[in-house]
Amino acid sequence: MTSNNSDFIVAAEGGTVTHDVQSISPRTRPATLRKRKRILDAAIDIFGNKGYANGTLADIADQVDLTHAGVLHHFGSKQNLLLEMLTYRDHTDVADLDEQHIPGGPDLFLHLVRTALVNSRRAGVVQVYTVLSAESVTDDHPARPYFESRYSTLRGQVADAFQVLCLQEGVTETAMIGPASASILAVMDGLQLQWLLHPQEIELAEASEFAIRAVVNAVLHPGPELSQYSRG
Amino acid sequence: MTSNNSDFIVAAEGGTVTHDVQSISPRTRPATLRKRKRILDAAIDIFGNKGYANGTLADIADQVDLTHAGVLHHFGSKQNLLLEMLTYRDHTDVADLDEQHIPGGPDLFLHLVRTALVNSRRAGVVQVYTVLSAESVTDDHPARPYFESRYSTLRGQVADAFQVLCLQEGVTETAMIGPASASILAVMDGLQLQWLLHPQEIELAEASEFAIRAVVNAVLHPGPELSQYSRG
DNA sequence: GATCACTTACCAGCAAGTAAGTAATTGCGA
DNA sequence: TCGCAATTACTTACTTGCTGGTAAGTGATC
Repeated sequence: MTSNNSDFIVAAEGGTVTHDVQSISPRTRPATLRKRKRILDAAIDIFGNKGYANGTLADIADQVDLTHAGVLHHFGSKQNLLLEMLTYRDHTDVADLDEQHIPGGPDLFLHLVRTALVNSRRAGVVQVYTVLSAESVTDDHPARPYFESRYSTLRGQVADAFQVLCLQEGVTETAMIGPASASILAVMDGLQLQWLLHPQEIELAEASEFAIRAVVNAVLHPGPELSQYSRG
Repeated sequence: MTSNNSDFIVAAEGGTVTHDVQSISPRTRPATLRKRKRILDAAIDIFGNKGYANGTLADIADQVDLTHAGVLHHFGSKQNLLLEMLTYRDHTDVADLDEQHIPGGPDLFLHLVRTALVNSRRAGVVQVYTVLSAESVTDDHPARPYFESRYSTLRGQVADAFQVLCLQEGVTETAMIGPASASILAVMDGLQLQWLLHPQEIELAEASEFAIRAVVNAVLHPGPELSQYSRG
């Protein structure tokens, strides 16, 4: 039989993958786990550099000295590999930032600035998110549920931080927290794209810090409307 | 001979396309021009909904009742069709906003807000830019030169508007104009992505206006640093 | 009569996935 | 501790389906 361990295929129909690479099927050899991580790293590289649609299993297999059938043995299908790769990336993200927990409250904004700084040293990770998040809006893209829930979660976390901040600063006007939360994630993403296109023109960390600060301050004190600058 | 009018293939090796659809080859019939526009519209739809790598000539041909060879007759190659489509989109953009010229000075910021509003009524255009700009950072993507020069130009225009604004408002500290210009384009792009993923959660026009205003005001009056909010 | 706007037919290449086989490793019962 | 059956980690070989591009032909239009 084409053994294809169906154990680790948990995200069958747009569902969410909840396990991590370690906990796959009861008794898997450590060498196998290591190989799977190498495949996932190769997948990050290939999907980042070529996109999901254009990157091939053979590309990934080459990087880890396997045939494309060898990759399929471990992950069952290309789509499943993509999904596993995304959660793998999420789980190792915390390690990269050597923090145990993402802070809540106003510290979250500083955390996001620090993330931008870390990201400016790992273009590969930035590229895979940039390419796949945009690709995910295309017809029936397998990564769409992932990015939908990712943005929902992140916006919620930022909005919570804003609530705490407003309370702390005695600001009662909280109507713009929603747009502001989306905007903060948006600048970060948009700057990453421009940085990938023009690495020497864009200062990712500096620009991110400036923009986040601008949005945070705007929530606390709106300032003049844009139309004020047009006549007078 | 496979007539394949090589006249209109001007962007051979990463160069820039400078003509528009009208001026293609001396004597082309009006019906032909109309058909070509239909093909370009179909290309926007397909490349927007499936990406460049994943969208096929047959997909596009179907929409205009041709075979894929018929499309190739008009545009020579898939890559050339993409490039023609991008410049076609640029040229018709002005018409969509029923303006003759993009304003300079502080009015540019209002123009950008109005653009966001117009964009919230044309998801197709938004999607094709979102998908292709991100895809363009992948290996040897044919649209990369287009997006590189697009962002350079736009950043320059926004920076110019900031210079005028600073002069007008008597602000001499212009160091953040660079990051701010990139940030404004970045929020717009980033919000579009989130809006495509969650059309009913994101208010594209409102959020864009808020964010642009935040960044513009931050250039004029920086406000407190983020770290101020973390300890009291 | 030449050019144009196509079509049909074809090709070569590539991609994901399947089937079947093989060598190594493992757990396990005696 | 040995031996063996089961499992694992692959490979090779193949199929199926699709893709962009080319060649050659055909009827309509200029």
